[in-house]
Amino acid sequence: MFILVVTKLVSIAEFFLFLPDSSAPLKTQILYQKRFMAKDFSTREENYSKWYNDIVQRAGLAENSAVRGCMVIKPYGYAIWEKMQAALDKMFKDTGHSNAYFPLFIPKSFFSREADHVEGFAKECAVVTHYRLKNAPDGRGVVVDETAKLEEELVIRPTSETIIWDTYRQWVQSYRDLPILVNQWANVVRWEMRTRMFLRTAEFLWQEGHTAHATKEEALEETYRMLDVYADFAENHMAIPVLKGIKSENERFAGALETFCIEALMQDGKALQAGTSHFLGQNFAKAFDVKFASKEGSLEYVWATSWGVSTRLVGALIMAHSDDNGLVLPPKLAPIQCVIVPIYKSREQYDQVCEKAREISDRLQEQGIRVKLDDRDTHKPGWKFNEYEFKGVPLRLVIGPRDVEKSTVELARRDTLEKQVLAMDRLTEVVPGLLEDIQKGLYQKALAFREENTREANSWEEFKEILDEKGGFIMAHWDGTAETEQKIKEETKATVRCIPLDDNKENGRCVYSGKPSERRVVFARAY
RNA sequence: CGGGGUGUAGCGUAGCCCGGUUAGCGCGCCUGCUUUGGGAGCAGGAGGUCGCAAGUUCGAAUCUUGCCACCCCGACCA
Repeated sequence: MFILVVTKLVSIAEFFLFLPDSSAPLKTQILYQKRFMAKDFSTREENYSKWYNDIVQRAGLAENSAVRGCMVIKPYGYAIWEKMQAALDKMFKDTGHSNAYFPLFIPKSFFSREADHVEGFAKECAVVTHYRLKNAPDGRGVVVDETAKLEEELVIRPTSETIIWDTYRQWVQSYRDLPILVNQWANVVRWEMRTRMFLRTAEFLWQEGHTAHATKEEALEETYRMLDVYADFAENHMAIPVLKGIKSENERFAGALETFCIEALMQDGKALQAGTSHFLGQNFAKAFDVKFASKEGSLEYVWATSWGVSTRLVGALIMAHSDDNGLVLPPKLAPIQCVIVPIYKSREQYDQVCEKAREISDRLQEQGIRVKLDDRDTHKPGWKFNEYEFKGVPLRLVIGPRDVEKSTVELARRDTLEKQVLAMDRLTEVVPGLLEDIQKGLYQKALAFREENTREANSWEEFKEILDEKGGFIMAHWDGTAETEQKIKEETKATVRCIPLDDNKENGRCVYSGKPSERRVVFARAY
């Protein structure tokens, strides 16, 4: 059943065609490349989760660590995260936010202030109970010093609402102190039972924005604004189309009045929550007693939001674009946008070719393109081709003695695996446009895939059939109750991913209970 | 925390049932020569507390017991 789904998906992916190159006609014809399957590397069809793990490891993104559930993010994987951080950080600053940093440790008592919040996180908290080790009595290693017990235990933050709101109490007295628009880049710990690289690890990196406002309207506006920032980032930087929506009660953040989200569809037909923005109402203000004197002189509770995205986005990036030849990265987030591989036989040829390659590299760098000239003599060209293909580098330039002679260069794009030869002096003109084409092409391909895999279900039978045979997003009527969602989840493992933020009202009957419904919502099996 | 599985060189593995040479192979690594436009070839070489601990035995990677670690499937989750 699973294999059928993936076969379908692959064929859709293959169906997608090369987008027209807007960056002017190419001098030479396009050479199609015969592909052979990467050896000892799984395909999506064979085993999707093994394929995913192979990419993470072989592309040098991350590896398992000595600590169960925690990964080591390797330089190449971290470089992708840094690209994400840079783009998001700018968007946060542009919308008026500032960065700050709050403690990793949270006094245990803080958690119990907000009932839903404790309830939601209690089961996955790591707790610090002691602050000292001592030599083991038997002389072998060290043990916890039982005399060094903390008076109040410290929870390692699974999220920072509590410590931040405890702090905001000190910061807010008057309406003049509002709004507070703060973000922090941090690590958090959620003690998960089952983990997967980037998608769910016990410790992960993220950003969490925490804002305080004088009015409900302003806080809601902020919640929507940041949801839009996330959707913008996902679509324009990650090249992943997302649905914006509201979470059902079951999926809502612990302590929020309303959780908004962006949902993306992965190549295996499963949904992935890529970002959340929460309207917290006055819940945390009341729990931490954060009040301000209004213009009119009355004491009011502050209105709050919080919003975040995590290193999980790296997982989304992998699963949205990559193929059976390895990682595929959108140019905007690729640490290396263009790699140059020299070809040579003799020492003289090496010098000659590399000199030319350096010239090209410099010119492209001047245009702001992230170029890497791999002039290592320790690896062969063919090896390098496969290496960079596997790492998802969007463009590859190959330059050899024949090119130097004719002033040409071979250009290969990672997304379509097409090669072309063109005149060297046209590179600076062609490359930037090609990178844009790749960026757009990846988005269009992902969008086409999502559209192909979004289906309406009008009966329970149809619902189950789509889920089992095709996967993807299912648009169906739902009676809006937590009980129905729970039952659907138990029977099919599918959940309400979101109630879309569009106005597509349509009267109908709940696909499960038959009760009246005003609109279709998005169901899917999810990561 | 339940159910199943696996631990042998950096990685992947054979050998284990049926105890008995120097624990074999592939990839990777090192040296040299020839190579270099899609994962090079040949020759030589290095690398192992066989997960840990006890036991059975003349003898244990192999049999027994206990422990540990990891993976997969469930419950939980960004």
